[in-house]
Amino acid sequence: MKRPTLLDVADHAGVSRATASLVVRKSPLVSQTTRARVEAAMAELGYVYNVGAARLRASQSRTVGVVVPNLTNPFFAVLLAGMEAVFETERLAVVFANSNESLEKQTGFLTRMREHGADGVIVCPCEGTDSRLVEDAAAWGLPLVQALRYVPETVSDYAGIDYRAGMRHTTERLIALGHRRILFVSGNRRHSAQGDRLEGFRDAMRAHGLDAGRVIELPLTHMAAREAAAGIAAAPDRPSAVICFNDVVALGLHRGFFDLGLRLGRDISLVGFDNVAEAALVVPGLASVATMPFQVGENAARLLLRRIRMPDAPVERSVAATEFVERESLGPADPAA
Amino acid sequence: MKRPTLLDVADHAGVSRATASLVVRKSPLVSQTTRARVEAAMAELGYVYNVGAARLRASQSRTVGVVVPNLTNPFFAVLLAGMEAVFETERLAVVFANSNESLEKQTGFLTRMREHGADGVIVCPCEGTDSRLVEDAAAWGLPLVQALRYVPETVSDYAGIDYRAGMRHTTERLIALGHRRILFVSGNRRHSAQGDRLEGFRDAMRAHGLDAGRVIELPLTHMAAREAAAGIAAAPDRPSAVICFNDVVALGLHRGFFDLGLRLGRDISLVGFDNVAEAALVVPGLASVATMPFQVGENAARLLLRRIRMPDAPVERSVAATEFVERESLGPADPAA
DNA sequence: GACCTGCTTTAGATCGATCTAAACGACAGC
DNA sequence: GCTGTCGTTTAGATCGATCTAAAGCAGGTC
Repeated sequence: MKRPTLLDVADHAGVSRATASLVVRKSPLVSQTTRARVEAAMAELGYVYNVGAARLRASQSRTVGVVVPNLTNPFFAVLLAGMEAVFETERLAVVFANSNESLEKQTGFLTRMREHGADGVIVCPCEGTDSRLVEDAAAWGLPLVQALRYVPETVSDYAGIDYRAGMRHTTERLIALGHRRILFVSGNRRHSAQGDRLEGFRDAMRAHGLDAGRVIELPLTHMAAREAAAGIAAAPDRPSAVICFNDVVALGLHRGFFDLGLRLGRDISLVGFDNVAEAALVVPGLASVATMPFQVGENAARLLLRRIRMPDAPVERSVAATEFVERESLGPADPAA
Repeated sequence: MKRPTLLDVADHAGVSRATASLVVRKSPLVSQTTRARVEAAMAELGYVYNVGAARLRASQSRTVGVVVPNLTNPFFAVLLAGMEAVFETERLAVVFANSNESLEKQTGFLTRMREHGADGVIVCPCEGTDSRLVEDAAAWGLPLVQALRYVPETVSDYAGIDYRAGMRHTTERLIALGHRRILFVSGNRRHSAQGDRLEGFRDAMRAHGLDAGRVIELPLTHMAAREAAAGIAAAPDRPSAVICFNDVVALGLHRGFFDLGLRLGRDISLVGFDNVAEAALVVPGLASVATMPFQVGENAARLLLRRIRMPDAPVERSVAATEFVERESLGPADPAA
């Protein structure tokens, strides 16, 4: 009736509990013959390993935690899928939580992970996270990797995307196409992934002797962007090109500009960020900066595995490059304008 | 240095380990004064509850498992987010895995969940799952809820969507608009969410004395759908309306038909399923059947909580209704055709 | 035969909580 | 003073694994 334990298995195979334990852990210390006998007994009794008990004695739980700000955003979903793919091969359980950009939920999750004795955590820090995140984890001896975003002035492993360079190159490409009045439509959250994009944009503008560039902030929704299109188009000195924080905003503006009768790539150029699948489907196609969330997720997971195995290894940062995918929403600046 | 245990807390507060245990579990048995003393000691020592140890003795791990077929699909990501929102309020750890429609991964995950002593699992069964899924879980005493899809002829709690009625109503609406040659573009995976949609489509066609309806199957990607558009348009007896398995397919066809110069809603009508955000953004807007994955996720989570608390409660099925959102891609059939 | 070496196996303590059953103190009723 | 009851506290066993340190055993060396 009850679930068989290692002791039941040992009795059934005529060995001691310790030997049975060595078998489940695939230790090289046991002989082939006893190993076979124990394995047969396990199969016969339908033995199931008890991670909880093992974890209490040894200290490793075969569990890792992951916090992302918002799983509803497909970008984070794919990031998480990438992590899961790596952890799955190691047979680690992935405990996941959504912070919803709430610091309270984020810290709540971290204490829960401590209670569960997680072997390590990956955090995409929510807005407002301060350096205590990293300091506390260090004090607790909890391996921690930051993903996609980082808390300034913290020292921890990190897997992310080179947003700054990606944005700089893209802006430079627009400048090369003759654009001078360029608008950056940013999100309204403060975190490194936002700040870095903005810096990249400003880097490029300054490097070419242009003004620091115009910037507006919007909530990251289709609706907000769609409604903002009119304001952008009606500005006295209308930008000839618009670069967006991500494709959600860009697709919203795409539709907004269409509603106003503007021809993308001719009257105004539009560039998104992330290169979601829909960017290729809309008409005209949306130029966008491709980032590879699945790979970044894999990188983060690998960094965590490494940190768990070698707690004292030097800190590593894995920063993925972006690639600009040009489509019809991008065109040369009208020299007449 | 070491993490303090309940014994340390008890000593520090001058009570026994048992009393300290009662305090962490918020038992009403302890007096106000000792409770306060113990809580002070916990705060002072920085005590962290050890779920693993608790779980070994009592049998509840405060952990639940969730398997979905593909987290890369935003639909499942939102479903998962809905579940997480409910579990978070109960402070349960959510262990998650992607089956990638692989039965092997799915069963692998379930044994891992058993090893971890999960309190219960939610499964969106992958293609090819048979009734052993439910039978095994019952034999193991593992509470299980099926979500979004169900294995035929199994008896378990279930939270899903009324795909059949949704598809039937939508098809009937097309028929009411004068459409007779209606094509259903299905996915190429066999599971209840696919079969039910097909049945709903056929129900409506038969009920109106039309042929059983034409059906083609496609991989569920934008690309495959976009490429299939030409074949559909060139058919000798071209359909006047196309209903899609989901919006991924519908958006692919949307673009494919545009490329062919067809005017949606006039030359051919197109209807999607899921009502993703982009359906409202494309031009012309894509009519689509709205389903509410977040709520379905919440329902599934609540069913599991109920099952964990009352293992012998009668089986419950929670089936959410759909809502047809009409947009410009849908128009009346051309009487001339 | 005594001793060493290398391989394999094992008894018993241990991890940090919960559970059981009983003890304790205070107070009321007889 | 004895007994019963109620509310609170506790000692000790227990959950199912791993770890430590040592023992058993075969074969070879002196």
